[in-house]
Amino acid sequence: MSTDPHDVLNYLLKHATMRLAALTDTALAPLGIDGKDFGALRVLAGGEPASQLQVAQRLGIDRTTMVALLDELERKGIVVRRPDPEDRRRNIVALTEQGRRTFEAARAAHAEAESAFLAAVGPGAADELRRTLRALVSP
Amino acid sequence: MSTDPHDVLNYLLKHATMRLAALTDTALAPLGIDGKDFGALRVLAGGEPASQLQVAQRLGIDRTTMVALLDELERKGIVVRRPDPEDRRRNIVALTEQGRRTFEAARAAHAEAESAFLAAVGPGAADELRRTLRALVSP
DNA sequence: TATTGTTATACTCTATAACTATA
DNA sequence: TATAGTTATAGAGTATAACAATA
Repeated sequence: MSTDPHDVLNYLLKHATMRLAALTDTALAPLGIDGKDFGALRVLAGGEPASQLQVAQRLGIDRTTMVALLDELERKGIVVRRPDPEDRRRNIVALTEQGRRTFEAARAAHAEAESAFLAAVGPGAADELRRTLRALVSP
Repeated sequence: MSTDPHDVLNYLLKHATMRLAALTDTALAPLGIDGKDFGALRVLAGGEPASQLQVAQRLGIDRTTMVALLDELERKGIVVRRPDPEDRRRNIVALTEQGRRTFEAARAAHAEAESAFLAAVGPGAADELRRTLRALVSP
């Protein structure tokens, strides 16, 4: 019977998470953002203009957590909040021009960090990993 | 370009971790322990008698974190600390008889929780997942 | 002097509750 | 009444610093 913590799936998942987070945070740090910020930027760069709440829900975080995250990004000039004219309770959040440039640089840095993390396994295993995790997480 | 957070590997790993942790914690709760406790019990059940520091190092946690964890397990009658006769700075930590029974029950409950978590993918994908994560974590 | 266990403390992350303004 | 954003607060989790006992 094994007693090695490394055989416990939860241990492996947790430490893989921590290691990748450290790599991406390090890669993004020169841009003034971290992995969590990058997640928000991805949402903002992609779709329709979104309110704070909508972005928070896409990211799976609480709306109160979103506030501090946006405070920082706004202070850095990466995003702006503007009241939604059609519902003045809402803030529309948008990338600034500087925010777009930051995001483009962040995409490259992030992709590189993920690749470095996955270098220990082949490209096939990396794809399979992503597919398997999607199946385990999505339901 | 995708803007779905679910495409970010870090997001997938983190949420897989959280989901599995919730499942195992729920499965172990009737035994009065959680997944973190189970990790310690595995180490104690397996090898040579170990000091608090040695167990903590196996688990990758700080020795100060170990104290509270063992306080709880000792309070529940699952482990005992006894001073090491050969180095009285050390506490040898051992499972009690009740602790052994708890551990055996926990092993079954834990295995079942992992299986339930992995049910969404085939056994082949589950093995491959474990192998890939080991390769990504071990270095 | 260095190490083990302990305690006190601080820090990070995140959520809940309560408030304001809008709807 | 209900919702979006905000603020204050609290809780979990974990680490760092300092201390006592022992080596």
